[in-house]
Amino acid sequence: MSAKSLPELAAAKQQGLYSIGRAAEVSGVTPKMIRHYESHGLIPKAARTLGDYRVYKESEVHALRFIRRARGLGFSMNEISGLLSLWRNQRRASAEVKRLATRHITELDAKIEELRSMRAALADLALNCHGDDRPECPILDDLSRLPPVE
Amino acid sequence: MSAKSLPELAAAKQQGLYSIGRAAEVSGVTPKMIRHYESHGLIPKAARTLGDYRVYKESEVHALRFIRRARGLGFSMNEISGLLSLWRNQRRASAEVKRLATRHITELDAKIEELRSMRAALADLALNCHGDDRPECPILDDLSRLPPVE
DNA sequence: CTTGACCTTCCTACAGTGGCAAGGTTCATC
DNA sequence: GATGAACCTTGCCACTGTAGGAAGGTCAAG
Repeated sequence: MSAKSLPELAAAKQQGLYSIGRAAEVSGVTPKMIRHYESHGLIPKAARTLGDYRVYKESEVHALRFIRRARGLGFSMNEISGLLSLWRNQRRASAEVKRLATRHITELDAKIEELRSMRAALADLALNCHGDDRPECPILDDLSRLPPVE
Repeated sequence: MSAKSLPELAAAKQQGLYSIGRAAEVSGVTPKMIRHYESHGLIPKAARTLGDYRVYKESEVHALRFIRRARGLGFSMNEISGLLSLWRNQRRASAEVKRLATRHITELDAKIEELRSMRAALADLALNCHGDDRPECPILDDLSRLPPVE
């Protein structure tokens, strides 16, 4: 739209506000992902300068850090939505948070188990594979075997 | 295109050929995924009837089963591409197969470790959460904590 | 006023899987 | 030979999460 040449961001900086780049730096969430989270409603739409640049308050940067940490624990964006609203709700019951966390732990356990059984099956096959220049290979044999009669 | 009313699929069936639906049934790969794999070059383009229906030979169904089993072991489409060409190559060296498998095992181990450390961190937090109707919650406290000085 | 860093939006891609829609084909049955 | 059910076709959208690039606008400083 219409351009504007006021030193807005500089002024913003004076007031403790962040551009998307600086918010990214201090939160550890890339500008790319910040926009992504915004477009998916995980965080509210950021305020804009007249030049249409996003500006963030300290509290919003704080939320970004929260998201980053939650992602580090493997929470999905949906789960993080829930965590964020509990976080912002001073009247939450910690039981709700715990329920979300416990459910996530169960999911993690399921994934771990799945990967472990894959790993075990494959390690077993690899163990029996000569791994030389001959073509015979129990790994390929297994992959091409007919599934057991179910 | 131009229509055709010959009982082609019926004739094909007599010859041991499969429509995509029947190939899906016996291979355990959905029609959707069969088309997906074809469009991504994992399997060659299927032959077509005059009515433009895909037809599969027994050997192609066999390859689909191979893919399904490989996916069950967590191989990516790319890795499966490699496995398939080794499978089809009678002069392969089993060492190559083993290398692919070993690399995949390493990847699985890394993922398992990642999930396990998430799980451990979260379980720890959950342990200290009262899980009652009060708002205090060490889980949220941890998520909103500033990262340790790096 | 120019320059370079930074910002904007929009599109692409990856890996997989699933769903729906609008339309064509096959084939058995009236 | 028309009808209808079952199946097929392509194409687009959704989900989850991350990343890259292009084309262009903005800002601050020299």
